[in-house]
Amino acid sequence: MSRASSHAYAEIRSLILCGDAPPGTQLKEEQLADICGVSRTPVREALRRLETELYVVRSGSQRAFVADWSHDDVDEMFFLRGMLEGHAAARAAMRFNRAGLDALISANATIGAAVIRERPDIGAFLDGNRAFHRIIVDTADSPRLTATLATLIEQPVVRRTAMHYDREQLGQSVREHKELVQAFEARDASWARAVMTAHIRRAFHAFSNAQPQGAASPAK
Amino acid sequence: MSRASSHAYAEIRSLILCGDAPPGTQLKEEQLADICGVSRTPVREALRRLETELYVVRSGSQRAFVADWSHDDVDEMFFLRGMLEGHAAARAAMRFNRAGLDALISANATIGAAVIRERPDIGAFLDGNRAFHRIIVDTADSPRLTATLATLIEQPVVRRTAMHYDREQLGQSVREHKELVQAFEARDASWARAVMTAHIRRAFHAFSNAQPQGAASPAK
DNA sequence: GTCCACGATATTGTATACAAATTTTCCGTC
DNA sequence: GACGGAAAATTTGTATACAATATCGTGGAC
Repeated sequence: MSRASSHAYAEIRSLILCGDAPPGTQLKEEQLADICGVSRTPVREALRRLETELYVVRSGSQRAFVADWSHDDVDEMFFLRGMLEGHAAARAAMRFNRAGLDALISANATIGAAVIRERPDIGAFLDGNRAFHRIIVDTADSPRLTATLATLIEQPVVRRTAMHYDREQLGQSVREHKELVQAFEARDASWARAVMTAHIRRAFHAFSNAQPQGAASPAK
Repeated sequence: MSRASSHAYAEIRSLILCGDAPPGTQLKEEQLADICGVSRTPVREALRRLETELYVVRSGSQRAFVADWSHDDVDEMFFLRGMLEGHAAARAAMRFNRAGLDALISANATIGAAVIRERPDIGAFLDGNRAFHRIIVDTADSPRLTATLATLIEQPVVRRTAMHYDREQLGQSVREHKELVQAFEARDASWARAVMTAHIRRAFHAFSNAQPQGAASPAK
């Protein structure tokens, strides 16, 4: 994506992620153009993309709003992600080479370092986690799967989930990643699938427990 | 989507589907604008949408080309569709009411009528089939699932698959649909999932057998 | 003859002006 | 005061002009 367009995308996405634009907020093209310092054209492209990624929903008359997520929506999203990423893990298990496995181990080491600190570095955890999962999906070597998962991962909700992780849950993530690596090294597709599915499902319940009610959103 | 924009979308998609723009063809914005009788702006929106739906791929320098599908790509696409639509069937089984079931039965009757004729009406078969599957996905009542499946179904390949169906395979589709209805009436989620998965997998092999080699595309 | 550099051409990206549509406001009627 | 409807304001849709970038072709140096 080109400069102005991707900048607008990042800017608007950040507005949604950090809660400056809570669910239900109307996103007006001109106003966003002002904020991003670009014209409406790239803003429109960014909104379309955010729409396919379900950050943004449209009214009947094509007005854009920050999407809201019910608890059931989040449940379903995690379920789909578990199913698809489980499948990615199964495919990857049959395709990993040593270099890929080492990259995986290294990414998990980074995550471990971010987690072990007195005050865990959530940002670093998220970056490392994203890298770890990305290696697996790339290794699965299926463009359709990659494209499909791209619309599910890195949602606002995913990000917020990690915010609610306590030290124990962060450590559990690292341990599950280690088991995934074991499954890959054993080239055991069904083991890899099961661990990955459980890994993502656990993340859902971590989110679910931290979030008191049907309030999946960062509304305030 | 607005008038010019959706018209451009339909027009370009049709170029790809009917084979006028075979895989690998470069899609130039201005040229498409001429063909569609609109300006480049709505053409650009249409291209972005076709890109997320994998009809179109982009080069490193953002030039747009008609996507090519290897046999493995098609396999993977059918697999994902089977997994997701199987899940949709399982959810739908727990949610169907009498009206929905009747709509399903009626849609399948339409398909049956299109198939039983001396010269089967493939267009009517496709329309009825789309309606049938749509009812199920809608009944599953999961916006994420609907959005995800939307990028997989109704691909060029899906359409071409039906062209290769012989009378026996068309009849088999109708019978499988009937079994699906039975599973729904029994509210048996796992039965519904299994039948749906098999139904879509069989479609893949029908395509696979008809298409001699790795030539998944309508290239000429 | 091959390679590189440079200019010409083609293509995409962005800004802006205006058109179309929707929402809001305000006023008159009942 | 409630309702309907028309004018005003807001917002999105489209066309067009121009800018930025990539591709292609040509010519010169070696």
